[in-house]
Amino acid sequence: MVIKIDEYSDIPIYMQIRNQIVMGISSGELKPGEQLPTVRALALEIGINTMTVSKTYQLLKSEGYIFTDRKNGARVRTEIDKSGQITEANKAELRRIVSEARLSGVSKQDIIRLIDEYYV
Amino acid sequence: MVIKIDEYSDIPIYMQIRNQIVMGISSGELKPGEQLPTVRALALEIGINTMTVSKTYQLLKSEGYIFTDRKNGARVRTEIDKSGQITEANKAELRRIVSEARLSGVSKQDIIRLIDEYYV
Amino acid sequence: MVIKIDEYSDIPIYMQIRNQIVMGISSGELKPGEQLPTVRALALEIGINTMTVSKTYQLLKSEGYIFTDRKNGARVRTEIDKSGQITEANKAELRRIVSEARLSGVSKQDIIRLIDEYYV
Amino acid sequence: MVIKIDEYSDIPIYMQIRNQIVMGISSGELKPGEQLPTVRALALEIGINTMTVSKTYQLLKSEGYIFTDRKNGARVRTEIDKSGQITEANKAELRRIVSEARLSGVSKQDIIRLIDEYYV
DNA sequence: GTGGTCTAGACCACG
DNA sequence: GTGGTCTAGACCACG
Repeated sequence: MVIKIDEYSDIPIYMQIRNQIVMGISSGELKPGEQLPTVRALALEIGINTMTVSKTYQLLKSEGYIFTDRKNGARVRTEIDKSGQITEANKAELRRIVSEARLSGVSKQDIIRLIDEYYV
Repeated sequence: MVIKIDEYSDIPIYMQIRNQIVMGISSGELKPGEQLPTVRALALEIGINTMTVSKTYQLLKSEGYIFTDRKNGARVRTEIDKSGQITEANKAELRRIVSEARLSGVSKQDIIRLIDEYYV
Repeated sequence: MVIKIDEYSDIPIYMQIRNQIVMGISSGELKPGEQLPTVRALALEIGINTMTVSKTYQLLKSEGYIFTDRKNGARVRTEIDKSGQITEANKAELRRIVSEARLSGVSKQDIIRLIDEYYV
Repeated sequence: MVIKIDEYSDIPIYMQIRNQIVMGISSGELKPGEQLPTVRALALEIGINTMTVSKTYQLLKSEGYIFTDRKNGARVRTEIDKSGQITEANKAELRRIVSEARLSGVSKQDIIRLIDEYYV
C-alpha cells in the first residue's frame, strides 16, 4: 500500500498516515492479519522521521486497528471492535461538513452519492 | 444563539465558535442579515479573550459567511456563495469518517440517516 | 450621479464615496464647476450619517478635487492640479496589483487592456 | 530578502509584510520552495511582535502563496494558483488609480510604462 | 526549533 | 460603541 503525504495539508503527518491506513483497512486493501511495513521501512519510504511513523503505529494500536508482536512487527487486527456506533467526534464533524455543504448549495442527494462512493 | 466551548477539545476555540456559527446559519437559527453578538459581548459570555472572538469573525468574514461594519458589528451575509461543491478537504474528511464508521460496523443506511438528520 | 455603497467592502464608506466622486470627475460624469449634492441630501440619498459625507467632502477638498463656498455648497474644481505624477502611494499599490496579477497568471497585455478601458 | 516597514503608513504592518513578500515572489527574489525567515527571526529583525508576523504567514498561507510545516517553517509554494484573473477588488483599485492619475495629467503611456516596469 | 493558539491589556479609525 | 491592530508574554503539538 502506498502512503502519500500532502505537505501542504494542515493535518499532521502522523495523522495523514493513520487516516490512510484506516481507509486502507476499510477498503480491504489492507487485509486482516496483514503485515505492515516496519517503522523504519515506512519512514524511509515516505522520507520522514521514524518518530512520526512510530507515533502513527502507537495511535493505530491504541485505537484497536493494529496490534504488534515482537516477532512480526505490526499487523492489522483480525477482529476490529464493531461498536456499530459513529464516534461523537465524527458525528460532530459530519454535522459540520453537511452544514457547510448545504450552505454551498450542495443537495442532500449529492452528499449521499458521496457516501455511496466512499462506503466500499 | 448559545455558543458552547469544549475546553478539552482538540479543536481550537476560535474554530469551535466558527463551526457553531456556520451550523447556526445552515440550520436557520441564525437568519441572513441577523446581527451576531459583538466581539466583546461574545468574549465576555464565553469567558474568553476578545482577540479569539475577533479571529473567529475574521475567519467567517474571509469565508464569506458574515460581514462586519464598524457601526453595526457583525451580521450574517444574505448572499452566501453557492459553489454547489463540497471542498476537497471536506470530501477527504467525509471519506475518513465513512471508512471509520464502516469499520465499526455502522451500516450505510445509518450514515445516510445521519445526513438526513443534519441536512436541515 | 449615483453613488453606490458596498456594505460588504472593507473600504470605509467615506472612502467609497470619495473614490466614486473622483472617478466621476475623471470620467467626465461630473463636470468642472458642477454642483455636488449637499451633505445632507447625499447622506439621505445613500442612507448614511451626514458626518460620513462631510468627511468625504473635507477629504476631496483637501485633495483639491472640489471646493466649497457658503452660497453654492460644494462644486467640482475647474482647475485640478496637474502634477503629471502618480503619487508614491498609488505607485506602490499599482506595483502590488501587478505582482498579484502576474502571480495569478494574468498577462501584461491583459493588464494594459484594463488600463485602456479605465483611462477614459 | 529585506522587509521594510513604514510605521507612518495607513497599511497595517502585517499587510505591509504580506505585500512585500508577494512582490518578492512575483519578482523572483523569493524562489518557489524557498525558505522564509521563521516567525521569530522576522519579528526580531523588524522589531515587531511574533503575533504580527504569524498573522502575515497565516494570511499568505490562506491565499496560497506559502505553506508552513512545523519542521521547516514557512516556504514559498511551488505551485501557486493561476486563476488567470485579476480579483474584483484589484480591478476596482486599478480603476481608482487610473482615474486619479488621469486627473493629475498622467498620460496613458506613462501608466503603461509603469506596468512594464513592475511586470517582471 | 517550528508555527499555532491564547491571554490581558491597549490604542485606533469609523461612524 | 464597533471591529481592527498590536504588544508582551506564555504554553502547546509536531517533528
